[in-house]
Amino acid sequence: MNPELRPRAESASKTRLRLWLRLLKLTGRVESDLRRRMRDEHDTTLPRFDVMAALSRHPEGLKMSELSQSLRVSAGNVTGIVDRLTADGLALRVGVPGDRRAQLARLTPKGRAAFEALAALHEGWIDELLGGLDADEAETMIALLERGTAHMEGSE
Amino acid sequence: MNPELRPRAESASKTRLRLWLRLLKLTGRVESDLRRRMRDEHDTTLPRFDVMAALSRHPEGLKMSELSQSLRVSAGNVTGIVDRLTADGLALRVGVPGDRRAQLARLTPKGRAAFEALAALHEGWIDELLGGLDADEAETMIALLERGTAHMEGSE
DNA sequence: GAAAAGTATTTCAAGATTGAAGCTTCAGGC
DNA sequence: GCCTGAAGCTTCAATCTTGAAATACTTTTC
Repeated sequence: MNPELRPRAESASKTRLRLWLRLLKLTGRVESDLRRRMRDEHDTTLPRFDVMAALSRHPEGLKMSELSQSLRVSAGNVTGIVDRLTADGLALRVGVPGDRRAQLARLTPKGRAAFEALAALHEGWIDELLGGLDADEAETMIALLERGTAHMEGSE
Repeated sequence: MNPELRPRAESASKTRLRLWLRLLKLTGRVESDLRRRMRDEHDTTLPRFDVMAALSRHPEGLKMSELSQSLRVSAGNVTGIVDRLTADGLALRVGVPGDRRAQLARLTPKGRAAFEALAALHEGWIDELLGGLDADEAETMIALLERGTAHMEGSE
């Protein structure tokens, strides 16, 4: 444990940079595989899926601003994605009583059905793509990721 | 080890899905922070930085196709990014003797200087953002990420 | 050597993404 | 009531991203 007994080949900062590059490598591969399957097999995209997933957790609907915060993307971006989902009959906007500025985005029954079918497949794809890690390894990694994320939130 | 002795609270597939969501959460936060700093403090973007980093490792230049494979982005995408770097005087294209189809993208001295300055800052930002993990934790995670990535490459 | 097949790059249309600017509406102070 | 500031959303220009089609060149085949 004493650093003098185990001289460092690299600084902590270099190790963290290496960690960052590995994180990018894995998430990039998983994401591009997911994108490809969504597009080729289901004619949709990852951002659309993300929006639908958020709406799916709130059957009563989510304000555009809540959607934007929850997904951590800009408000203008949400407008466009919901526009396209609406054009395809998967989502709709409903007014908020008492606040004529706001809109709730909500899944249509068609949107809900489409999402639920895709979500089941999605879970299977992730299971396959991350299949190199067993449940214990996954739990270890989740714990480390939470430590990492907590640190960022603390300094936000 | 026998599942009957340690009943699972959730399936391996749910655990992996949870892992995936945590991975997205951490990398998303780090990325958006990096993007913001690149834009606000240095008037550039992450994709430009990535291209410059690849070119920086190959002072003699990289073919557009090599750049595309190395960064795992489409060829059309690389064209646009190199176009913009070139317009800013940070990169240039040189012909490949013996193959008039191909082009080498290469950093200009100005581009190299800009990249090196930014790379040093980048390492510091990563060190700060991932500071919630110490060197041992980072190494543990790197090992797990490599297992995960190796599994995907095996099935590619 | 001419035709065919393959390779390197660019162009294009569509979508995703951002931040800034603009519009409408709401909430408080007066 | 009216003004001011804030909030919610959309619009806009710029960049990033993809895959498909177009273009130009090279290599292989016969």
